[in-house]
Amino acid sequence: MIGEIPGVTSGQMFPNRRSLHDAGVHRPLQAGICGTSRTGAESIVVSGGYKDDEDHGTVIVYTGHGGRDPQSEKQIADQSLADPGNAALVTSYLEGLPVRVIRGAQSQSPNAPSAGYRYDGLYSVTSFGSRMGNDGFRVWQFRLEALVLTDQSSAPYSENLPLQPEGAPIQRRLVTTQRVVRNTGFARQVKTWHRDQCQVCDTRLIVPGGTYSEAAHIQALGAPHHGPDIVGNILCLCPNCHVLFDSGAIYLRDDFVVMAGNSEIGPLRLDPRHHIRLAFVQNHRARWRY
DNA sequence: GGGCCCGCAGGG
DNA sequence: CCCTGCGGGCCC
Repeated sequence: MIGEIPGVTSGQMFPNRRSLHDAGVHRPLQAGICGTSRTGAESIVVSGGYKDDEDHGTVIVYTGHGGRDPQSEKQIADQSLADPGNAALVTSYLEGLPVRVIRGAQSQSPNAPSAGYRYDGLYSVTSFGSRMGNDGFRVWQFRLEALVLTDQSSAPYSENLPLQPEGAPIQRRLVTTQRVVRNTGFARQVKTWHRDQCQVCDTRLIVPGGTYSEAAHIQALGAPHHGPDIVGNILCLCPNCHVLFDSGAIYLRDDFVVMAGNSEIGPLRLDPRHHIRLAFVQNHRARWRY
C-alpha cells in the first residue's frame, strides 16, 4: 500500500519492528526498504544501519540495499540498482510516488526518536545516484524530501530548504503534489499500454531502472478545468511533448492528428485498448482557442 | 558494550 | 523454493 495508512498519523510511535509490521506501516521485520520495482517503495526505515546515510530532517539521504557484511556492518561489495529495494526507490522517483518514512532510535541523528520507531509521514524521492561509500565500495543513495499533500496547485514553494536546528520538530516543506496525484492506476494503465512510448513523437526514454513517460491529462485536472482522472482523458507523452501539450503549443484535431498552430505534425499513435474521448480533446482545444 | 545466531517476512 | 535484510534477544 503506497501512501498514508488509514488511522496512522505522522509522529505516531511504535515500540519495535513487529508493531510496525502489524500496523502495516513497514512490513518487513528487518529490511529497511519495502517495495518492488513494479510498484515503487512503500516505506523505508532510517535507523542508522548504513553509515553513509544523512538525516537532515526534511531531507534524508538514504543508502540503498546490498553490499554489506551482516556481521561487521561494513560495505564489502558494490551496491547494485538491480537490488529489489533500490529498484523500488527508483520507481518511486520516476513515478513521483510518496514513500512512508520511519525513524528508529538506533540512528545517530538528532531527528531520531529516543526509543523505538516513529512514523514521520510521507517523503518524495527527488534524486538518486551512486558514489564511493565510506568503506570504499559504491553505494546508491536516494534523496528524500518531506512532503505535505495539498490541494492548492498554487501552494507556496520553497526552493531553499531551511536548515534544521538540532532537536527541533521536523518542519515540513510545502510542495505541490501534481506528480503524485497524477500517478493513479489509470495513469499507470495508459503508460503500460503504450510501454512508455510518447504518442506524439514515439520517444521512449531509457533511464537507469527502466523507461520513463508521463501521463498527460487532456482536460486538465483541478480548478478551473475540472478534467476527470480516467484513461479516456490521459495521453502517454514524453516530458517535452507533455510541456508542449500542456502549454497549448500542440493540440489534437478530432481525427487525432497532432497540430501545432495550423500545421499538421502527424497522427497521434493510438492503441485499440486506449479509448480517448473526444470531449476532452475538444475541451483542450477550446482552452487554447483552437 | 559487542558478537552471535535465530527468526520471520518479503521478493524473485 | 531460494536468498537477503537499517532486528532483536541472549550470551559473554
